[in-house]
Amino acid sequence: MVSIKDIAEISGVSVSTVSRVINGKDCVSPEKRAKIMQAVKSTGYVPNRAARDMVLKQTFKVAIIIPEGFNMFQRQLFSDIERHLHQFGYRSSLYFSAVGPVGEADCLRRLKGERLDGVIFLHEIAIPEFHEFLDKNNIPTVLVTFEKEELEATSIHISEGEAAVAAVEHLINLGHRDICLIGSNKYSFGIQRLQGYKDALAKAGIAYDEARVAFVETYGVQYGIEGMKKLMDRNIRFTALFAITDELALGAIRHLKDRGFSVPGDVSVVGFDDIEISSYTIPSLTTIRQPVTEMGQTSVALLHSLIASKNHMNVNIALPFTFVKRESTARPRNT
Amino acid sequence: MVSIKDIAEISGVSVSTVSRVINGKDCVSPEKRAKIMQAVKSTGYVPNRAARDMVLKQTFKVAIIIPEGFNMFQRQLFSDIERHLHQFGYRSSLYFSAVGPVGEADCLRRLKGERLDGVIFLHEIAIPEFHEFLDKNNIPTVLVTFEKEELEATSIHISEGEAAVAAVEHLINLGHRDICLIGSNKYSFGIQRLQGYKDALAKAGIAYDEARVAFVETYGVQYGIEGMKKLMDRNIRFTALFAITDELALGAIRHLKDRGFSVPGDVSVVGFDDIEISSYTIPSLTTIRQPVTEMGQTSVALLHSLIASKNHMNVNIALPFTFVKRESTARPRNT
DNA sequence: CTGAAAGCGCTTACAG
DNA sequence: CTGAAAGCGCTTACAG
Repeated sequence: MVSIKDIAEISGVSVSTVSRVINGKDCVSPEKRAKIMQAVKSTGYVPNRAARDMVLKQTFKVAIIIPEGFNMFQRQLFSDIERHLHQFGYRSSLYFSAVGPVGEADCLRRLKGERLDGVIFLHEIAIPEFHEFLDKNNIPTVLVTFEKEELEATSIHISEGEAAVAAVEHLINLGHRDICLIGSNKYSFGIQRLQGYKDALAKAGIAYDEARVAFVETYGVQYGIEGMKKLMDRNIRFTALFAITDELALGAIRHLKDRGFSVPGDVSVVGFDDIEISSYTIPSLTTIRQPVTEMGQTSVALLHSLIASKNHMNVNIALPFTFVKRESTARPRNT
Repeated sequence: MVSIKDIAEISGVSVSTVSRVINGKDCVSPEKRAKIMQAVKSTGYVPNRAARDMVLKQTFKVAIIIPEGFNMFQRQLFSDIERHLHQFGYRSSLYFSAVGPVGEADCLRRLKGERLDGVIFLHEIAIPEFHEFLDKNNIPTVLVTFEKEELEATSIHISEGEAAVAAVEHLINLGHRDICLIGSNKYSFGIQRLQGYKDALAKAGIAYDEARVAFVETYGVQYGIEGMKKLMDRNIRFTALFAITDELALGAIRHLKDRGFSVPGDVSVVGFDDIEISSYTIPSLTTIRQPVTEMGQTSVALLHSLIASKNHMNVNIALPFTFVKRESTARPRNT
């Protein structure tokens, strides 16, 4: 690999001078500058980032924390964040975290080895050491898709509870009373969406019934099938379902179909997230749209300003969500 | 950030000694070792990778080259590769490349700044400088999901052509004669799948008809809709479709439905890739399964061995694909 | 077993 | 305008 020394030698100047022209510094004589540019071009030299990072304060590198089995929504969000990070001149480092304290600790350990300008969480980390470390080292942080009140970190998300209420009220307004839920009580968004479901029912005077709620381990399509199986096995009657994730909804719809039920004919289904595929499935999915693009953009802009201005003013932004009516919901049959 | 110097100071030894115990080197007295371990623990010290990489030969970092709008199949593949890279102790650096020479050149420029142990391509790069650079600097390379004969690089993929033949023959065997294609002639896989389509038709004595082929810009669901629109606008009759990508197939099915046609009732559709969602859609998708997991695993294993053994013996591996029959294909109506 | 020293590739005061 | 020197955080012969 050609280094700054090589360039200096070739163009007959000192490395200091080379460094100056590489970094677009002012005062270098036109002749030397030309010679150096020449040498750079002919050798294809590009400065070694690692070496530079070591001496500079900034590394222009930000870590993105992602759950190991990241779902479709997170993948879209991740792509967006990536792109915006680029535009701001940052590079990104992916950190996958397995669930549980061991996985998280391991993730932290790996992360500690790198000098980071900032970190973006797409995933809630439970162990306190993680944020303590970031805090102690004054590394700006932004949480995307959730908030963590005890942390006073910058976060950007939607009002999960409100959105869930909107989803369930849509079903209620259509005339549904027997509304099931497939979800979980892990992570704040799971808990908040569940809470929204309860709130909407309460507001409509419908009793909350545990039998109508199926908890699943995680949020993939496969678990939508699991959840629906559980519900069916309980032999209860229901005409509607709120799945706290589009993927869960898609799985549930598939299982309904396999058991001979139609959506929305027999059961109305509303999801949450509005992942790309949801507008193309048959039936297309009624759901809550999270503003992915804006979330990606805003989180990067926010992180950037945290990095730029040394005073870390944390903000907590709730972006608006949108309820999207599509084909998977309708009035119940006998209304 | 606490550095090796701090640890040396705290434990009253030289940095050399600290370095030795950090790296599990042999000969250090038990007492000093204990003291150092102690200091490391209490300070939470973790060595700075950048500094270490600079002096060592290996960086344990591998670049993954990804197209800017990476599709669902590539996302799955990427996740798998990521995970396996981890297991082998590598870290990864993502490099998104925009299409076209400018985007590729920019990608190369960014890549040059980092010292890499290897690079994995999930995406074909056209500009010759890219591979020339890698070659000149002796950086091991593996191509995943395609091959590039002029390059004699290690590659791992399926027999695209054969697989396409299998897909189309399935339709032919069901009794279809009027078979359309939605695809493209960009990238080798596009070209090869198109070729497979032609070959299968030829073998069955069906004339190739340009009017039955719709080329689209890229491979997302949206373009499946575009493609189907084009086909419908041509006012031709057809009973089957081969979409060279599952996403394309899903879009096409959706558009068919919007125009009042049913799948597989009116039109049979076969896709390609077997992305996760394809087994859950309604109808579920008949398709060609690429062995994603094996591809991810093998590509990492291969890259690792290229890195480990300095002699770069390139291999070109074609993994077996699987034809998966699901709900989206059936006999044509009047047979 | 252990420390001083050189070096990896860069940048940036500090003198000219 | 420009170069010699120190330093970023590490590792690894080289002497003891």
